[in-house]
Amino acid sequence: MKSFLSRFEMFLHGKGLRLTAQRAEVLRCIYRTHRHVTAEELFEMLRRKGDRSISRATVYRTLSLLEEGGFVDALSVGRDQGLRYEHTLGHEHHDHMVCQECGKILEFHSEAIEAAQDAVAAEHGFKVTSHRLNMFGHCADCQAAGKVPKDADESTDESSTSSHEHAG
Amino acid sequence: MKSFLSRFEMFLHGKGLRLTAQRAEVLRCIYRTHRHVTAEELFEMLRRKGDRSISRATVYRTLSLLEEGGFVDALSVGRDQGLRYEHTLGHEHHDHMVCQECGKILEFHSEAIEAAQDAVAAEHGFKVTSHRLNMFGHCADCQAAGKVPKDADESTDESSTSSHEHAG
DNA sequence: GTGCATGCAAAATTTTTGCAAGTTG
DNA sequence: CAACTTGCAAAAATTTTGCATGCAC
Repeated sequence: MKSFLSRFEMFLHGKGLRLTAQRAEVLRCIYRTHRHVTAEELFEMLRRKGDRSISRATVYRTLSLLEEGGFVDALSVGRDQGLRYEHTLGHEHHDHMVCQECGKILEFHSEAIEAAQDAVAAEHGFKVTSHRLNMFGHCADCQAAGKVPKDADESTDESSTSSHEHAG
Repeated sequence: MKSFLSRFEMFLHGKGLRLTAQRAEVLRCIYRTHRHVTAEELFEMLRRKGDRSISRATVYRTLSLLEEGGFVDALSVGRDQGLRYEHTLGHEHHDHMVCQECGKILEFHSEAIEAAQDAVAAEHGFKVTSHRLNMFGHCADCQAAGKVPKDADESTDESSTSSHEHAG
């Protein structure tokens, strides 16, 4: 399969743009990490490697291109700082479990969920082009470390029905 | 069922805070619209109604409270301006299908999806406290109205220059 | 009264842009 | 050489905070 770099290069060429050293570096950097990074974090990662000077402006500009080409997704949930970016290729369809204790993000893929989604969409005559599923909670590690109240404390609400809290 | 306002009031009381006219206004305003609004948009909506002076700061502060209480979700996708907020429509669980043509939001609930989610989470030892599922695409009406290209562009080939929406 | 809430404006953050200089084909 | 690019710094946009005043209990 084509490398991400050459895909990016083709995308750029299609727009009459060039694959420069800086752009390549940004792409490599974001494809190397599996975290969801902010532009600022990315900028610092690039700075630390330091062999090449890169400016914030270039990071932002490249991120825009990458997003436009579908190489990264920009997404921010809750009151974080800024947008967080994640690469998309090689990770075609995945969803997220976000640990509210340590911030860790587990990516997963479930055919069962996909199938169920398609079924519901079909029921409503809805044609799905993309979707985003994020589950928030506590990862196994944080539960083991006892950072999480046992089961009972979870419902801080008045009339808790059996099911858990949800974000729509 | 309890009104959103009284729920919010209870939430505030639990924290030793008060339900003020401004806070109520922000809540009403965001529950009245079905769009995903930014803080700035909300501020302007409130300003336009104008019967009550409200400051940006109060909008932001109230939004934080609402989010903390689970009355709204903050989420930003792609290169928008800032976070967008949406009401959660009570605490009943539902997910969203968002039509990219007309902006309509269909709410739905699927036990099959819930079950599949719980199963995956359990597999990973992850304890879910909340989740959010948004499916983007085209609603039945817009398809019928022919606003949507027939082509189901599923292939992710590098040579394609089509602007294909991507979501993690 | 006491303490929470508000508005304002200033400050802090995050992102975009203008421009001169550097690169690439 | 004629674009396209970059870095820098200034500008713009977004969000938070300090503080004096105003309100609710």
